[in-house]
Amino acid sequence: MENKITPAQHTEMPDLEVLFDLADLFKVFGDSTRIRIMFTISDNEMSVLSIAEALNMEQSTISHQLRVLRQNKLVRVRREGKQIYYSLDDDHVKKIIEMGLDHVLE
Amino acid sequence: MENKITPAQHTEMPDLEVLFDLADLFKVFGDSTRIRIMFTISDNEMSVLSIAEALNMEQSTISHQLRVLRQNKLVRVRREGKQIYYSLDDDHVKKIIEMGLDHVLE
DNA sequence: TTAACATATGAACATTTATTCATATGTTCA
DNA sequence: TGAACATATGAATAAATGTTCATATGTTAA
Repeated sequence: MENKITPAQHTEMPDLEVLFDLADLFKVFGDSTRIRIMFTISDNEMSVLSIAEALNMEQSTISHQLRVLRQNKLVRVRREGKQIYYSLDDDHVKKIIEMGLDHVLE
Repeated sequence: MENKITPAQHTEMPDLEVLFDLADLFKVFGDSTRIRIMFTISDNEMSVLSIAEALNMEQSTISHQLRVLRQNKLVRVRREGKQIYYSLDDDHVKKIIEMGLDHVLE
């Protein structure tokens, strides 16, 4: 179904700084723990401990990785009492993952 | 234009193995040298030396990174005489980069 | 075959990064 | 206030990764 004839598309090379940011963004997706976290919270928001239990990993590990996701604006945070709930920031994130999945699954 | 109402979409968590592959794929995009290489050859195929010159980096560095791209099936290779020409493997690759760019550029 | 050139590769090194442990911070409830 | 719980964080360690240097492999043309 592909093979639409695409006009020779001149891809402008973005500024170096943007390229570094881009690489940094993909770096965040380039860790299986973070990927698993993102899948885990893709349907419903979840508390840190729930995520840790779901993945059978240490709370500390999850917390460290959630920080990375937070710093890169890939997750949303909401506090409710003692717990802190994390969810994916937007559908953008899902789409990036889907694109990658497409490629991995041939 | 977004904000189409999306049905609560049950995102199945893929097998662990797939998740590792997915992380590995993104890992490849998570290096600025490789990103720059991909942009450099996104319009036209280029020889290893040309790429190295374009990026002002060592031939060895580029060759090592091209190997990573090759192993992950992100580039196509064509030999012509002494030179070896690299190009992006498919539009898939471009799309993944574009998705990332969208997020980086807000 | 040899010289000149293009690319690939192994080893070494420096840097980055993920995880763990221990503990700090923050919240609730008695 | 203090105890119990949830989360965050700093330091330490081990593992992974990118670049460089030196050199090997492969190709062409004389």
